[in-house]
Amino acid sequence: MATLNEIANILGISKSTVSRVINNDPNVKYATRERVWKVIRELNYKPNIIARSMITGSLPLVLVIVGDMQNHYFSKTFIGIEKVLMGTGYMPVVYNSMYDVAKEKELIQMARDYQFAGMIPMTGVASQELKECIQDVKCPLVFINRKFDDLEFDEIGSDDFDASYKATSELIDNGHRRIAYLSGSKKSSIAETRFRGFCKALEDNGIALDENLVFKGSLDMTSGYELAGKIFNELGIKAICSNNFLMALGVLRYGARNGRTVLKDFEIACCEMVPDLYFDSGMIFVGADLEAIGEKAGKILLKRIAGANDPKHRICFSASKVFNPLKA
Amino acid sequence: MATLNEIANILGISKSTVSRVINNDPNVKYATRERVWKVIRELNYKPNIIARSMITGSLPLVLVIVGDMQNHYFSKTFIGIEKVLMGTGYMPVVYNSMYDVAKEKELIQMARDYQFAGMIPMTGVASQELKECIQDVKCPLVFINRKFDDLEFDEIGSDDFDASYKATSELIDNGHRRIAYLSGSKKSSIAETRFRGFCKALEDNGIALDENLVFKGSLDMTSGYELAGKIFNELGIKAICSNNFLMALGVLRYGARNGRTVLKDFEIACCEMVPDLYFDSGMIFVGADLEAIGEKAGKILLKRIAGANDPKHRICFSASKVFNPLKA
DNA sequence: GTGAAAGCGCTAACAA
DNA sequence: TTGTTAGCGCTTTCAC
Repeated sequence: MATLNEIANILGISKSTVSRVINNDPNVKYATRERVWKVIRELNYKPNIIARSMITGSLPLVLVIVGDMQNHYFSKTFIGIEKVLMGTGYMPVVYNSMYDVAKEKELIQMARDYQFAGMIPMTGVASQELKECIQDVKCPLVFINRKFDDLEFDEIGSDDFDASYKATSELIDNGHRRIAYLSGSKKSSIAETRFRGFCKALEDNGIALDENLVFKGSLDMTSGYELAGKIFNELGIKAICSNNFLMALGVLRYGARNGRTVLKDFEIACCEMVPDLYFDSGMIFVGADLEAIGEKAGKILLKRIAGANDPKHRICFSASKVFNPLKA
Repeated sequence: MATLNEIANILGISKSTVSRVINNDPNVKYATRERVWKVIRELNYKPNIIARSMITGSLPLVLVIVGDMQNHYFSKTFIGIEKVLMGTGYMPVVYNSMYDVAKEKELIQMARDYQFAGMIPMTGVASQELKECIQDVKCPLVFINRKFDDLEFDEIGSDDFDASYKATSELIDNGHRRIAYLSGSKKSSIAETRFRGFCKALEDNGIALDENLVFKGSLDMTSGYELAGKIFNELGIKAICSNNFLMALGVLRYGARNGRTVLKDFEIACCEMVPDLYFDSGMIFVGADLEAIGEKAGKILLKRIAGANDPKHRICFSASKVFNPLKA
């Protein structure tokens, strides 16, 4: 591997000049620059990133912590981040925390030790705990879907109220007025917000909320599966709005295994984006453009790394994607 | 951030000694070592990874190229890799190539420029092309499911014959003798091998191969969906073995949307592992332990990084995981 | 068992 | 516009 020094020696100039050329310093005579680039190309010289990082004090790497890459929510968002970073010289480094708080903390420490240039945590760590553990991380941080009370960090998120409002509206549009709702825990602010969106959509369409049609699930597939049996068989309901994807999938599976045909015998809507594999599953879904969220986060991070010091952002993406199989 | 020098100065010793302690060099007096560790702990000193890398000539990072992290095949395997690397000081860096050959090549170049310690490509680049592009990569490489003619690299893969043989056997066990087969292109060696496993299972069970029940699909969901309609309606077949997951999913979806109940009206088997979300979908599936494959690849890579020079490995994992909902 | 010194490849003052 | 110089924080001979 050629080094700066070698290039300099070949040309009989100092390595500072070569360094300047590489870093696009305008204070180099055009002719010199040309000569330098020529040799650089000939030798296929590549700057040693490690040596450079030693001086700048950070590696051009960005840590992205996700819960689980198998979850499309994370993988989609990551694609947006990747897209923005690609070609800038910064490389995203993804990590699956598997929703393990201890591991997330460990990862953050690791990124600090490796002197990463920035971090985008989409972690499950509680805000307070997270704050403690990032206290001595000095690289820029952009959070995705993690809200802090104060605006100490850049935060990108999605509009949960909008999503459930739209999901419910689609069911109503399709002609339903008796709609069951599969909610999450009241403790989750996201679940809470989504439920409010559901209620508002009913209200705006002159439908009274029937408390008997609201079911508290545990967010997983099993929960959706079990509730579906109850809802279909005991109540004869034909439209369900689910707080999240996994419960909606449970409903779909119940149908598939019990002779209930989706779109014919029942309809199911979901208040978040679904994996690509489910675009044509018969499910109604609504959600923010995850890739766009990732791109936004990446862009803000890059600006911060470049030294931007403007007030922190708190950006909320509306549920711009709406898929209704009956309208498609 | 404390540095080696600071520690040395505090203790009135040379930084060489401190360095030795950190690197577990036995040639340091016990008492000295104790003193050094004490200060290190007190100051919460962490060696500067970048500075160290400058000397060793490589960053303790491992590039993992996957087609698409949304595909469980990759994400599962990655979890195995991650598990092995975690705690060794090496960090995996994942990249989605989105099956784009140009991007894969770019990534490999990038990893070289960043002086990664190792690489695990699970790429789609054709063997020959790949060889050209890794010619000046000098870090160790372990390939997953990519076979070269000669044994120039370590290769970890899975046993496709075994998988389709077992998948077919499960359908037969469940009482089926008329089984349709959804194959991939004859050009794919994987698809070819899987088809042979299917034939052998029939043969071993005294069932003659009916060429009319073999359908060439294009590996995607749409393909499975369309073929399912034909197979169910025109031929009255109740058992299908699919070369891969996506086509099997298409079959499942056809059933869900057309009033055909899986396990009751038909059965579908798939010759590879399915995402966790499909464990209880009613599908029979069979495949290698992807996490184990990842772990193996990680372990071999670590040995190579450590300097191991034994002959290259070519390891094939059998389809150890078999899930048959009727037996579960 | 320990220290002194050189140097990895680069950037960034400061001079010229 | 260019060169000189001094490091960045660490490892690694080679002495002692």
